[in-house]
Amino acid sequence: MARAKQYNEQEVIEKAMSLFWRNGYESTSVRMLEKEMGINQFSIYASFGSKHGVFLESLKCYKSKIYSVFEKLQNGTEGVNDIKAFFYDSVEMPTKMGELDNKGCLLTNTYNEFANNEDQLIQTQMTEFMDNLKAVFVQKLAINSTKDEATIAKQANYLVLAKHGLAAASRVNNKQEIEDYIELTFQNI
Amino acid sequence: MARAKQYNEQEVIEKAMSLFWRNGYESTSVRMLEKEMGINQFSIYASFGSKHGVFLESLKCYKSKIYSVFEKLQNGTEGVNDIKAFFYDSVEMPTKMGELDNKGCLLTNTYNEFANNEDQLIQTQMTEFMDNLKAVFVQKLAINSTKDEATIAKQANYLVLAKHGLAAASRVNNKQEIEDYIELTFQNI
DNA sequence: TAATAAACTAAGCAAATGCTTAGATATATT
DNA sequence: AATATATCTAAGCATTTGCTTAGTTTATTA
Repeated sequence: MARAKQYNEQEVIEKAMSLFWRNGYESTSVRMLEKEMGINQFSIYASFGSKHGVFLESLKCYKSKIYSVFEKLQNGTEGVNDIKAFFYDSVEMPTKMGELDNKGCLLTNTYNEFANNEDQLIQTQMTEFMDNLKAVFVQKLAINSTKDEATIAKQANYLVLAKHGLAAASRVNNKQEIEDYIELTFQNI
Repeated sequence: MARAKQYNEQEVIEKAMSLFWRNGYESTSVRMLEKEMGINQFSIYASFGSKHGVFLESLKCYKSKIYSVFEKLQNGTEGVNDIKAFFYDSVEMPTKMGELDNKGCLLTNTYNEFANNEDQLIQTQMTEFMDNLKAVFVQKLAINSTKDEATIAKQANYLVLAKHGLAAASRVNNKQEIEDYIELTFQNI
């Protein structure tokens, strides 16, 4: 056989993810990826095919990183309180992941950056993610309540948008504003 | 003297604004601006100095377009209900302005696109806008209530983030989801 | 130890970016 | 009508973009 790769694909993708999270897709150049991932362009293209390919793997990587937060949400037994905890967990994710310079949620940032884009792969991933979230919210809202279906649907819509807005706002707002927001969001649910 | 300009600066800036609103700052190239504004690059640079200059003028133009909505908010006498109406007005702005392909708010989009950017001019404009909004909300919340200052501050924080989130979400969500969101947002006030 | 084949380096490609400039065109004054 | 001067056209600039490729290095197998 021949020479072995001198880098670990999982490791370099984590670095790429961090960079995409900081800058978004378009503002991250392949030259920047080279430096951050610590490997040559040749290796990037050999392993991931294209910049787009690196991004897709970065999204996968991000999803796996935040999986524990979703698991906690799904396994919770406290209904609405699980959702509220999920909101707090989401805001604290970057810090807990050691991504101190990063804010917001990579998926939501991507959703916004690609909002007017016809990239089908990204669009599908994002819509799936949102629909999935709404389904979990519906399920949680149904747990400890006598609410009718219509009310639950409305509240789930509300919470998905609130979560989306929170992720957007958490990039620019301070802790107090964020906390006020979450607390009032759940006041009447 | 000499030859007169064959275009009206206000008119071409409106076209630029529409394009920036559709695509954001970075994704809009000077070549695209040429086509949309209907004038040559030379004229663009002669009138506005740089792409950045065109953008700044576009933001000004946008602000003047939405001025009436703010005026209505400020002149209202219904307190919280004025804010709620303002939320609905904001979402309907693109349609009412004839910008059928545009969604969200150009200012909020810009705020998000430049969130990690060190562009001081843009940053200042955006922070000013947000602070201003919060001040108006505080004033409206104080009108017909016995709430203490702390509660009003919390609610104003909540509403500013909610407005920010709404602008972000309105780019991707449907009318029903938006309406549910606004209605439930104000149940918490 | 020599052949093989994958991984590497680094230079280079075309296209797109923001911006400039040389020269042609048109118009208000003399 | 002639001159002056601002506006316009269109070609071109350096830089950056995503991606490729020719040629070198390195490790594994025979």
